[in-house]
Amino acid sequence: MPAAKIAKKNPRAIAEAIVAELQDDPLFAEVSIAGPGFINLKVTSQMLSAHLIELAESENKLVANTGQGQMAIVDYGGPNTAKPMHVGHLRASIIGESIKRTLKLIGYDTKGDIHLGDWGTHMGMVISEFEIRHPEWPYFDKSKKDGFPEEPPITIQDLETLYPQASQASKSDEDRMAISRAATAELQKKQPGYYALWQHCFNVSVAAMKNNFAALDVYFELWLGESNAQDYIPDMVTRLQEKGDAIEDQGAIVIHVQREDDKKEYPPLILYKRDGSVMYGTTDLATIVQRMDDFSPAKIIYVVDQRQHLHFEQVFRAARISGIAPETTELTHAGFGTMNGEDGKPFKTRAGGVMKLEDLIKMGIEKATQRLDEANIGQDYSAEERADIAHKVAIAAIKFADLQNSRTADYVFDLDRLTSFEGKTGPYLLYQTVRIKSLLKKAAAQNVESKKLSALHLAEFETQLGLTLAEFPNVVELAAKNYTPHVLADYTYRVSQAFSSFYGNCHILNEDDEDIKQTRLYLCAMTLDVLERGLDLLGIPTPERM
RNA sequence: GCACCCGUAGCUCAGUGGAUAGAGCACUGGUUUCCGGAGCCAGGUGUCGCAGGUUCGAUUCCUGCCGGGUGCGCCA
Repeated sequence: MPAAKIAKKNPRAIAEAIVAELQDDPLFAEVSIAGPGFINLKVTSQMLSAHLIELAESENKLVANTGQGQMAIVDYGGPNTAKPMHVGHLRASIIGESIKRTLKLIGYDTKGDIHLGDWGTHMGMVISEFEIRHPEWPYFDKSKKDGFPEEPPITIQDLETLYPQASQASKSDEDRMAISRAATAELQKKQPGYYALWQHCFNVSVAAMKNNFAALDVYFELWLGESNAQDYIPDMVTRLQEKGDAIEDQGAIVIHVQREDDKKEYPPLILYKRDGSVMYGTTDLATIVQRMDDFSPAKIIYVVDQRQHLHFEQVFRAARISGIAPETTELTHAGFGTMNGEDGKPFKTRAGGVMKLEDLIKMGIEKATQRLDEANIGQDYSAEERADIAHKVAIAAIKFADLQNSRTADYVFDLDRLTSFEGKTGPYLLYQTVRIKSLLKKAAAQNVESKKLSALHLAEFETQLGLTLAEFPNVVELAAKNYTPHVLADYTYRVSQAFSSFYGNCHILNEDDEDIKQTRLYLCAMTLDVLERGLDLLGIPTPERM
């Protein structure tokens, strides 16, 4: 049809010419024209059979190596130290994790960087709050330069209750805010006592985060943050000023990023505020300097809330203008939509607060445990295995419910949906993998191991399943190109459905015809492989049984 | 005011110029002496926000309008 447009010919005529060309191609069992010029191709079962065997035996599942070992940095997660992780961190973590895993499969050397918010005003609020409450602590003795206690004076629970109070106090009282700002400035100068206390807050927060992320099966190669980029700032700004890219404007040092042909207004990126302190744009730009120095990445992907899009455009423009990031390094803000409540506003609990990520996971686990009990499953399993299953089911439910939404759109937080186990859900996908594992174990017990085959016997349901399995590399490439995990989520569901349909209609172990039986076993093993790989790209681990 | 995102079935969402616009939930019926019923099969639902335009063809691209959300120099 598009060819007709280019050639300015009747699409039907072009279709006929193409069909004539393909008619005798041995790949196709049937070539026909439909409607205004659609060409329907039906591959032969020999061709499909050969292709499926190739796919099954391919180590990389026929996914093209587009990355060629180049470095891709995925910046995601981005929690702040001293603040509890809430459900809002869910998307940033799991979308980023999936994008990173997908880029790895297409051949990139990937590094996930958590990019902690550990150097901002919120840390000044917390530290000054401690000083107000515990002025006797050694950290607040301005004459003391070293020898601070090694044991943290605080726990994560202390931080979680203290931060909201410190924040509230600062926001509602100008004088209190001035104290927070002053503490922030002192901290950023690495005043010894403050810095030692900051280090404790950092360590305690990071330990708690690691638990949260491990529960979600999210892992970072780099635990860097704003504080790590600070050392790059002074030289960077000096260089930019010498080059004339950064100039003084209204008392601040800024980079203008507006272009002649822009339709809208782009505010300049502020490097130093009037009072001489830095902003997060400064840190983000310095972080690019650091990343270029350390890794010369081909891509830096930021998985951050869509609302920060303008900010990233400013940073990216500044990075190009200054030459900090060469044109060969792709800078992309893969933004995601906000999690809204039923009222269309950013999600809040009924009490008006935020729901902690831990609590959401706990609810999912409770529901999964209850399900195990009700269905009389796993009475004979060990307590450890039951706990592991409940955890995996809960994580699958939560992550899949989120990841199946397209990245950019806002979506409605629905607790029932996030902890639902039926229909288009994570647990449904796990269930399919578990059924296959169980079946393959039975086959092994009956000494009917599936073998390497040279040809498959493909009837209706086998073909349907096989065609779906064959889509794997295309789906991976699409998800990688657009940074859209939801196409993978949708695909794993379609594979599961195709398998379930096949399974419901075809007997396997008690099939008499040996060729058919072997083909079906082969497809089962292949489905399991494709499903588990797809789920792995989504960051969803599967249990052995459930 | 300007810019960006969104508007698709009762609800939650897919749908990157193609055929009769699809899933899940909810609702109804069927399905288990047989490999795991968290399953399978069947049933029907649409002014694709509205109005124009481009195109052989528009849910998709363009323009305008309506409705919702978000962002817009010294917070992150």
